[in-house]
Amino acid sequence: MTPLVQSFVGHFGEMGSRWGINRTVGQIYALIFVSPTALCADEIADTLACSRSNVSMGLKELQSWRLVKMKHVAGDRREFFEAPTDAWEVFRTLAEERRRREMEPTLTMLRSALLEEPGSEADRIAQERMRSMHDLIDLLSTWFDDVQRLDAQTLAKLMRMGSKVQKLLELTGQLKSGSKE
Amino acid sequence: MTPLVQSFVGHFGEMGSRWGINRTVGQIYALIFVSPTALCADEIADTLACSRSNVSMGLKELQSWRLVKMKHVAGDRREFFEAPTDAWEVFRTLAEERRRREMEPTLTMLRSALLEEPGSEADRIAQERMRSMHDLIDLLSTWFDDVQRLDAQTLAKLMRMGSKVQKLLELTGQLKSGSKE
DNA sequence: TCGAAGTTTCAGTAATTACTGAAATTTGAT
DNA sequence: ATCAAATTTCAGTAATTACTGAAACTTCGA
Repeated sequence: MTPLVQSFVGHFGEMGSRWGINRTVGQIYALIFVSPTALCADEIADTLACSRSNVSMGLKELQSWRLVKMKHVAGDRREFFEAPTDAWEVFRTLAEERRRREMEPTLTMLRSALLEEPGSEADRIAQERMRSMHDLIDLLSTWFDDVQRLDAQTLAKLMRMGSKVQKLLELTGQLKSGSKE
Repeated sequence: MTPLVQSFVGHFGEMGSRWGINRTVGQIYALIFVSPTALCADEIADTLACSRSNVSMGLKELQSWRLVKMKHVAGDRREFFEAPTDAWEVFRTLAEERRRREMEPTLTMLRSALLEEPGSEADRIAQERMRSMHDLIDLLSTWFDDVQRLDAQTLAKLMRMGSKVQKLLELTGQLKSGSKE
């Protein structure tokens, strides 16, 4: 590893816990991400000085996040791994997986809680707050879904507009005056 | 705790680790969020059957995330805690804190890595990928900043439009034809 | 079908993170 | 200033999570 790659890999290792992955998984991803060629598990274990089995587990997790994909090389029985380099694709994948893992279970729980009959005034208030939480998460979730379908260019354009979008919305409101909003 | 509140608190405890907080912190937040009145630390420790000091630590963390705020009651020396109930406000707070904790350190690292002189072809390729990662995170970061300034209503409107935004953008492109995009 | 190369699983251990209770500190009324 | 109520800190311990190495399994060529 060159010093440049080393600092990148090191950072991903340290940030891992904040991002909900462990040190090794972060390092493996970083290493694959900047590697010019696909890497095999042994190379990774060797470079990161950790056990082969740890790499195996880490790769499985990264695949479950769809952050690395396997690649077969003709005439070589080993499995090689590479990371999508299109940053937009990576972002969309991450957003989608996070939605699935971090939001969907909560939505399910909230939906069932909202079906219960409140047994007290405290329950009624609790349910009211759960409803506002549900509605927001639901909205964000649907929105993610929609945005995911936009191509990178459109998204970038949208983002570069930033808060100017507000003015755009006001404009449209005028054009199709009589909107229910 | 009523069964309704219990299942909500329980869920937040379980999801805690996925969200980067621990069980107790998740439970404390959930409890405060649905409580009709502000709670004091002793009540929380009592309800969750955990130590007073654990609650103290948890509250400190939740305050650092700006998810709960302290409230003083006249003639009572204890501190009471309540959670903002406006879901939009909560979402913005979370997005902002996450940006600060999960994205900013990486941006800093990437910026300094991009200033280095690549020492090899591998370094050059690595740096190229780091640049695309940097540019995306930077874009997202700025965008969050902008969007944060929008009021809840505008944001909700924008989200409800979902992917229709694309058509809106195409339309604007036509209006001010000759755009550099 | 055998064996070698490659991969995964898993039980045990190391490292980290969470929690507790006691002691120290802070706060505010008298 | 003093005291008591409230809160925080922190060292020790419990619980959880990460990692390793050995064994089991899989795959493919001969």
